[in-house]
Amino acid sequence: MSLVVTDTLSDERVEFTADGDVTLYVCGLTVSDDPHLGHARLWFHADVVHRWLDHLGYDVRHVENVTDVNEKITARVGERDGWTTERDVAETFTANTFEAMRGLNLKRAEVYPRVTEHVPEIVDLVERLVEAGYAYESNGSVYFDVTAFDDYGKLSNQDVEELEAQGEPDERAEKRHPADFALWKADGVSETAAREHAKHDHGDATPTGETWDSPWGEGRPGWHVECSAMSTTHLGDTLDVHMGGRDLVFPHHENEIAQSTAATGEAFVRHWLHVGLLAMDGEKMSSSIGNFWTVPDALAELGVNVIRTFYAGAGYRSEQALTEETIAEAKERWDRLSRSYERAVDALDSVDTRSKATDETLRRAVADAREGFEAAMNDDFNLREATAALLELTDAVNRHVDAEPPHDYRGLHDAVAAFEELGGDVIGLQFGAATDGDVELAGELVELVLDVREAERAAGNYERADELRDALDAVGVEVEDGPEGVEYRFG
RNA sequence: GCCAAGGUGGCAGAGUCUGGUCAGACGCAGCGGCCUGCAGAGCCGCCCGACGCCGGUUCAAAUCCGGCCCUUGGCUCCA
Repeated sequence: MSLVVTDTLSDERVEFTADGDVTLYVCGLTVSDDPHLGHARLWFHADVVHRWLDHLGYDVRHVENVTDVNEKITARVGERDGWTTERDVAETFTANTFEAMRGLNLKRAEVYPRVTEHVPEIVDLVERLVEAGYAYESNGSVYFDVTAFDDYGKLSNQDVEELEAQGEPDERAEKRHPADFALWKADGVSETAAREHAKHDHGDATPTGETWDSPWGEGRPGWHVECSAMSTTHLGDTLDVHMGGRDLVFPHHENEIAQSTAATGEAFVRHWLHVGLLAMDGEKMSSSIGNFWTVPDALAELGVNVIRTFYAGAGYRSEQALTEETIAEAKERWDRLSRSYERAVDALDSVDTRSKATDETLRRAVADAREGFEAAMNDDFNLREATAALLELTDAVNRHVDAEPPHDYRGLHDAVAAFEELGGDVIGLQFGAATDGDVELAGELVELVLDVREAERAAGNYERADELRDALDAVGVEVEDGPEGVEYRFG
């Protein structure tokens, strides 16, 4: 069975093709603020694409850019102590972003290229475009001539003649066609732009940002060239997969196609994959709207597993709704998976390995889960169906564990392996949380409390026993009375 | 205004390319039962006639065609 993906350019479901190596480029983010769950949704889906291609045996070369040159970054200079240059601000948020990514259990990309480290490559690309007749210099700035590139508008189905003017008034005056876009901007950040994005008053010291020397004088890279320059530098002229948010289709990705194709003469991207937006109460989550939930806050409140289960609840292409209800659902789904996993592991520990017991229903369920998972993932990364396959396995596992021993050693073993390989390696869920010293100590303390509670229960003093259970629950310890005694888990 | 993605049960979410096997699966919420001192978890069962609207094509339409309405996104930085 082969992988089928939906390509934005052709707007068709196509069979995924690549040789042994796959190049994956993801439009990362502008490091002008802390990352939120909307950004993380893209990261998650890119991560799962990476993991699934790994699973299929490809060697994935994954590059994710970091835009550290931007007027929004410049506008924050001076906002805090230590933020005296554009680079200072960018460094703070780059570090925060990497930390958030680690917290989300994302596989590392091979390279996280930064604009500040690729200005020579950018200048070189712009020069090639000028020489080839696709770009022109005007007042020290350089613009891409959209009329020179026949396929301009093909990705987003735009008609060049219909396009409205892009850019500020003074920029528009320098352009031949309103849809032309900047490859290189003369001088630093303009005062108007800096003011527009500023959240605080700079007084007279309006920051202008860093500038670099170029054949056209001092200036800054345009907004779209960086991705063309950096992706080509690290992954070559043609990318197998290019991912990004749906809001980047136009103009960002449209412009990337124009720049790269015009410069190299090669097809730029084989498969365009666009991730739908995350809607918070019906509206796009966005820094500028202010309805965002930062990744660190969400990690603290929900934990990585609930967040990843949440993302796995919808396909990458659809818009996904973030509400109290959908978060609660994700929590329940994760609890169900992890509880069943833990029960299988516990049962496995206590099973008599000499036992020849087999449970065909369980074994059949494991095989079905693997088959269903594979089919769902190969169907354009249908994560909700894939997760459903695992949730169906929980049913068979729970029934088996609930039943009288002897248990099926191999059946349980295979079930645990399925959870770990599919839910763990592919979806990135972390089953069986690591036990460190603190957790062990906490466990011992919980057991002390439970001993007291058992004594109260034995004495028929249920009121007091329930108080203890409620108290444990209040600090995040779930207590469950089962046929084999009391069990607890950290919720 | 132009471009795009959508509108399927209380929520969430497949199916639309390739018309019939379709109105799915998983889950959440809700209801009942088993189990339990109670609760939770787990298991079993139930509910949920939902394909935006109006036409058309067809033996047959969620699926194709036309028109309309609505939502979200893009056209300025945006994952």
